[in-house]
Amino acid sequence: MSRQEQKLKTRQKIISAAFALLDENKSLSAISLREVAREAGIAPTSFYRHFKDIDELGLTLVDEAGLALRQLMRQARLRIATGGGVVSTSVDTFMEFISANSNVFRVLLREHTGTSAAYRMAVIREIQHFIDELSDYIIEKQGVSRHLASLQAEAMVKLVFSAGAEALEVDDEMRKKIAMRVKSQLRFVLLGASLAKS
Amino acid sequence: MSRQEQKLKTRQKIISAAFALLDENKSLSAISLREVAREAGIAPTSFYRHFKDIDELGLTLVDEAGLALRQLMRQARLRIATGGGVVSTSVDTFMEFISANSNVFRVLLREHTGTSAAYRMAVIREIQHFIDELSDYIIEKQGVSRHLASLQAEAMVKLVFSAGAEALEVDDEMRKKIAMRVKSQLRFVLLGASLAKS
DNA sequence: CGTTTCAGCTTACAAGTGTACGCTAATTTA
DNA sequence: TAAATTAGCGTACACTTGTAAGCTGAAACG
Repeated sequence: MSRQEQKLKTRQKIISAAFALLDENKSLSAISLREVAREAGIAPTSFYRHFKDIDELGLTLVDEAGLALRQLMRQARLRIATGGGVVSTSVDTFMEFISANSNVFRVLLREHTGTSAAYRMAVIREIQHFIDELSDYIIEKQGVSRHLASLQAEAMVKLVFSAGAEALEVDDEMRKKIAMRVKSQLRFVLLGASLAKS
Repeated sequence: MSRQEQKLKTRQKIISAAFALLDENKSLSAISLREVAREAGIAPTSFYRHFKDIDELGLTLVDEAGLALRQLMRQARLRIATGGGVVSTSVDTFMEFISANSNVFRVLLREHTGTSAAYRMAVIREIQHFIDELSDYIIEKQGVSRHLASLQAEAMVKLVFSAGAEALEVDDEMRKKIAMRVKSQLRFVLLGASLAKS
């Protein structure tokens, strides 16, 4: 194995180790360099060969989480194209993502209100991407102004994220109920916005 | 000063010290017993005369924050009674609270998605109180079913809390814009729900 | 081949942590 | 007044933390 390959592999081990540690009781700021190193099976000081800081690792994780989220959206659009309501399909896709990638979503959720301004900004950027793409979609479908579309999109994303946060805490059965509730709420927003337009 | 009075006073000093430490870069879980003791001007070990744990102190802080929030609601209702739109008055009251008591709101926000399950539960309880009281209000005003009212109330509270989170990060001018946006979004929910009713 | 580069290691240290233990001084109680 | 209680303190210990310094062995390069 080439040197570069090996280094990349170790880097990935570090990232995986960090995600693994980020269960429901750990945040990026609470994670320690030594913990990550231990989990990754390397010496504490070797960490520095890959990241300047533990913060640099944290930002990397947020980026990866954001990326996963954007990929999710693409998937949701595909599913909408093959039939099924927009709201229902989107929420179901989102909930499946949360079930399959709890820790990835958890990172975004936690650091969104976390103690590091840098992380908070990074998450806000990712969420804004989310909102922007949904805005574009709404403009295309409804033909409304960008202003009205972004109001709707923002409200919807916030509601979905809140629901996601709830879903993280409960079992599968409750998740279905949460999904139903948020679908209703999203429809309120859509209906209300269409009424406000005229 | 009696012994009991003195003890109560010290306890208050600890609580105040904790709130003071909880600025934008500290969470309950990140706060250390020794830090709190230092800030409160007592010996680290004296802390145990008042709280079993640092966690017990944390729960106390969440309770106090929840209490402040409920008092806020009463104030909002008073202001509505004296005229002004329900939505507008409520949001304005909320935003004023955030400006005046940043750290109190920050605790709720942070610990809502924090690393301690106990704190998360405590915050969820407080928010649920908030939702329940708003539901009652909506039922009274609109005469709708409890189900529909609670869907609306939940959506509205989530939107307001999200807006509050944003507001914490920005200056006064931006806060006004955020307030306007969330008012529009709340009206979407109200309109949409009234449409869904029929 | 010899030389350079560098990922990963070991060792080391200063700083911070929670908390056990026992003391002191002052209030409360009998 | 004498005895009991207790808020607060000082000392101490075992841990964990980040990271500096320097070494090793193997890959990359000329």
